[in-house]
Amino acid sequence: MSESSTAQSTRYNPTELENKWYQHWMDQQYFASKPDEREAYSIVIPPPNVTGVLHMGHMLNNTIQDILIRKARQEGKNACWVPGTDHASIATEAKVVKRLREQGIKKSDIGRDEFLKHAWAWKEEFGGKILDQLKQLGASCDWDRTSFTMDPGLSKAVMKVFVDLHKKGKIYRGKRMTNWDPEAKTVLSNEEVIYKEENSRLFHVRYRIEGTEDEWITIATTRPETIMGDTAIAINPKDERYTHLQGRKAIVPLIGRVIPIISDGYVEMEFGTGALKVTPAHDMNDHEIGERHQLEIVDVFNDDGTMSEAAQLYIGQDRFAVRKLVAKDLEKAGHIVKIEDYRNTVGRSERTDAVVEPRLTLQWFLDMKDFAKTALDAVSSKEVQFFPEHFWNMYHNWLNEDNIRDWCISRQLWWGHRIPAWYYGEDTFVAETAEEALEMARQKSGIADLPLSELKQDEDVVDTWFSSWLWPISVFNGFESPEELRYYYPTNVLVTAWDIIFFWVARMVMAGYEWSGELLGPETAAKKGIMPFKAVYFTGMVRDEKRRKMSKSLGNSPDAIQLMDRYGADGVRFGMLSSAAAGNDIVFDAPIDPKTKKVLNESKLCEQGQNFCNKMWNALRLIKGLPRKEQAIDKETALINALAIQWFEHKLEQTAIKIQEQFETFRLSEALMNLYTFIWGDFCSWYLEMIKPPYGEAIDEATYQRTLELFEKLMSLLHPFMPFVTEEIWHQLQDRQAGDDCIISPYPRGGSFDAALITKVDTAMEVVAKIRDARNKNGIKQKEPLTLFIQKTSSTSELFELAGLKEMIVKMAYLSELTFTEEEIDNSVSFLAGTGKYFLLINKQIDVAAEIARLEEDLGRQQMFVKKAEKKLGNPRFVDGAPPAVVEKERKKLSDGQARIKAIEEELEKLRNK
RNA sequence: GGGCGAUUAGCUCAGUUGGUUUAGAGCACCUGCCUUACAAGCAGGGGGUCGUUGGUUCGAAUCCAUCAUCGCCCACCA
Repeated sequence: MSESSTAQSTRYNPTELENKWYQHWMDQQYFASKPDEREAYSIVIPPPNVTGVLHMGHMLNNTIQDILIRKARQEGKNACWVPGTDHASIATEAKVVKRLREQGIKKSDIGRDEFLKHAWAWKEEFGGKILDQLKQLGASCDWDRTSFTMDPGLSKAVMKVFVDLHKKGKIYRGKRMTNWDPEAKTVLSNEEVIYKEENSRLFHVRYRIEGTEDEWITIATTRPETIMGDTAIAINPKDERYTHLQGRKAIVPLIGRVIPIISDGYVEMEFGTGALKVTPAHDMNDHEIGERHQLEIVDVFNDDGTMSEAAQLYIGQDRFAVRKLVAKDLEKAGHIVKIEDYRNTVGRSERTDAVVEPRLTLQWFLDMKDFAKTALDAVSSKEVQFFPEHFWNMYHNWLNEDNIRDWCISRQLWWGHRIPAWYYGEDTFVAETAEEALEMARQKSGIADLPLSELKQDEDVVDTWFSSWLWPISVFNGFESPEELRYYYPTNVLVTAWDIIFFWVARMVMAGYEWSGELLGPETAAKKGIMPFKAVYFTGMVRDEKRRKMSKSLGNSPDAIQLMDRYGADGVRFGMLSSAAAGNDIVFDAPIDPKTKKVLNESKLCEQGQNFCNKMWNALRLIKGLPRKEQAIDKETALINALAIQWFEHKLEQTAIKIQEQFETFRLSEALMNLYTFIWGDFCSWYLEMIKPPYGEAIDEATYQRTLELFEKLMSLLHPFMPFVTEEIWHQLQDRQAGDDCIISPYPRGGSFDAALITKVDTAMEVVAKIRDARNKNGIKQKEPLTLFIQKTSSTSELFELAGLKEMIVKMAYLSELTFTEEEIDNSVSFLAGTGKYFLLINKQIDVAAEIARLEEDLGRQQMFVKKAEKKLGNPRFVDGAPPAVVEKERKKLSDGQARIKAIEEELEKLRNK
């Protein structure tokens, strides 16, 4: 395919290749899944907003899902990742309204049907964008299954579920104090309101006592514009300052309404003046007080936050303008006692940022009591497992019966699933279709030919999450024909950010239990349903350097597409993942080093990923560029190559096992780091250097072939993390038959390995490193041939019995000679590796004083080490109490340490005697 | 107010039920190298008494308590 490019560029160039391979995978239909006899591995995507763009949170999230699904695919499972988008009622409607407004069109002028046409047009125009961006990231979703929460099938499921719950008596309609967004003109759920401290002012306003000329009661309020809605003043019954006013009446300034002075334990005596104005229409707590005392409710606002007729004054003006006006007018009339600066918490709409107005409205609710219990049980019984586990605490805290509140499921919007309730006269008919509702109405009313036009459907739509909570069932068309559901459900894992644990995760668990039982058939029904996923992996939130959540509104998110264009999808995937331990928030931006003032910008991590691609690319160039011949060149080379291959094979098995363990516990970033150091360090820096022939010479065919196979295995292991570069290298390594692709290559599981062999080579590597260090410290060129003596002991003898080890050290450390010695070597640099002692002969006088200092420092370290071990072993409770293996290790540590001390002391003595 | 989490190298973070980790990685820093795969590289190196003070234990970065600082979630005093 790209054979010609192999040897050319020293740089890996992702852009072209990524497109090419994605297209290839699509052509081969690797992402498509149909139920078959294989084990299923399914994931449903957390559907992003249909009109959204890819941000860093999505990148992280979907990279993780892709890693999991790709690995499952390589393991031969029937991997199915269902993509899709969410209609996101409020967010999308807000965008459409804005666009229409820019065109001079008001939503209310064009009406529901016309508005929805615009909304659908908008969805068609921008809806697929985020999915295309996911493709650029390499997401291996089964695109044929792409779902949208307002697809006919998914919409039908929403209707079905609504009717079902209504029949079960869990859905009810009632007047409630709700959070009203005056900008979007809709009710918000508690979760959609964001409270923040803001600067405001606390007005102390005095109300005259009825029937007096100069007796007053002073209240404190931050919202003087609501005084027209006051219907009482409340005081604490224990407050002696006001005992004399109990049962009397006060007069509301400006409008002159006479209101009772009541006593209620809710009032805090210490706060403000200890007297509270009660506005039942505009405050949650005041409303409760109002109910206790049967107070009148005066709603002084319109639905857009302007003053209503009931306010009597300032009608039609905005609440915040009125706040200032009222303050001025009260001042003029002598009612202001004082005004204090004050900080209080203000609730704002998550979507529109408008200050939320508590308001009494008629809404649909879902009774959460039973649902909450089910959702709690599912997690406490470990049927659904959380990673990391501590999110259980947060989940529990929200769902326990003291905190759980009924779910307000209606929204005053048009974009979404319209509530399937029809009104006729005093009656309400909840049905999946208008026809059914009409039939119900005809029966109830006895009017056989009642026309549909007489019925009025509820104007509202359901909360977006009311469709999302069905997602793991509805994307498999589970409510209509559950065949696929039986195969793919429960999904294996849900990967999501923890901030929607309540909105979405908990509710999906609830829905799973509520409906999967009957849908999956008798076996499951007996268990009253099962969870929608076996595990939930919570990713951290991606934050900027100020630890703020990355969001479009703040504009603090790097452009994901730009990043991919710059570093390649593989580079970005690497960057995202390498600092993303499960559940911990990750800071992904531009921290500044206080010392150097240099910007360690966000690209650092991605750059590292890009460099990694480059490294592997060059390893490929090296191998493919080597001249080859049939037979081994000489005996030494043959020994080295054999050892290198043997060592690396064992190391590969060991690594594969570790990776497997890390996958099982979702330690993906650690797995990636392991592969990174394994490939860069062990493979490139050691293995390839060991087998690399001197310049101009050839490598033997057997070693060459074996190296290709090892490289191939590495690509299989790394593929889930960095799919593009691994696929490209896979194809450059060998000529491939059609269908022989890295994406479906078996995932190396790892098997038994020889730990002793690995340790021996590790020691040899330590020897090499020490020699290099000695060269550095003594200013000797890296390639100047030197002689190394090894002190002959039982341990060094055993070490060097390993065939090829000696030759390998000679090659890697550029030695001219390596021999055993029985005695100390004069004028040499000595060092320890493992428990062995080595003397490097350098062709210049050594600095005796410096050498002594170095050895003394080392001696001190070793003595500390030995002392610790001695203390432990001297303690009978340790020897008896600790596991034998631990004690044995401690003994080994001690004897090794003692051997080292002995060696150092000998050396020191020799030097001192000079 | 209720709950959760964090505090480990200059920076960003790992450290998996307490013992093979004399505490690791990347970046940054220092030294030497344009060595014929890669200078976006190679070979080395320095740097941390794991926030405080106690406790449990034969043994603590790891468990418990306390304090300090920071972050987040939920609820909220007008």
